[in-house]
Amino acid sequence: MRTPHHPERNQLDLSAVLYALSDPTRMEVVRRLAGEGELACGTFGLPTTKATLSHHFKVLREAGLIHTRVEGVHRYNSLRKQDLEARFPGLLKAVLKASGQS
Amino acid sequence: MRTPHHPERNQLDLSAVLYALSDPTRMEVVRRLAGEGELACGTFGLPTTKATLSHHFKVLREAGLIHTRVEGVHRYNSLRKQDLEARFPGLLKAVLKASGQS
DNA sequence: CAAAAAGTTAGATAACAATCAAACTATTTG
DNA sequence: CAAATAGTTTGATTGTTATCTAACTTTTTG
Repeated sequence: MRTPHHPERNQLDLSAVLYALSDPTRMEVVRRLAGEGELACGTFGLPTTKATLSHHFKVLREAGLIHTRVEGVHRYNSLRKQDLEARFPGLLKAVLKASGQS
Repeated sequence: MRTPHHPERNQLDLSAVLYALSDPTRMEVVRRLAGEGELACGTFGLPTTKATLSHHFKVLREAGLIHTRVEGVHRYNSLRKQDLEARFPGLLKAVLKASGQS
């Protein structure tokens, strides 16, 4: 299967990024990727079906927060840290820090 | 009229804050308040009706982003900069900076 | 008190989003 | 090739949100 589409760094839209992060499930995905690096979709252990999780990954991908690499039967996801930092300096760090509190 | 309810500093919810900021109209309100200080609802000149704007102010207020002070026939709104900085350090600054780009 | 001004609230509508089950696609392995 | 695995897509459902008009509340002012 082909690699899905990812927006360019300089086309990242702040509203889309903030919207994607405003969902607790998606935030949790981002937190896990921030802490553990590249992860396949199936390894998150979140309380939803595959279909729902696939939807959340799509939202994150289309907002430019994650990159999905296809290898064999897996999709490996990673946070687009550099792109996010270049486009929105300090934002990801502040969000991750904030999400670590109660 | 009585002052509307505002959430406490330590009860601010990150998801609610990010969601509130993910709407371009609301982000514009926040930007104006960040730049110009306290403003009455009617002074924003945004392309919506009073009712819609009132709705957006309510979302911002309930997320804890703004404070609304009632004085006579006006509602003066201000950004809760200190509260936001205390609860989510660096977040508002990064968002405002990011929203200033294209 | 009547009218104006500034917002809010209620009710309606239309668009959007989250979720799931079921069907599907692609890859690996027996 | 058949089965298993990993994830996507489709279609349906349900709930949420943005928006508007119209009616309402509160305060100020003639």
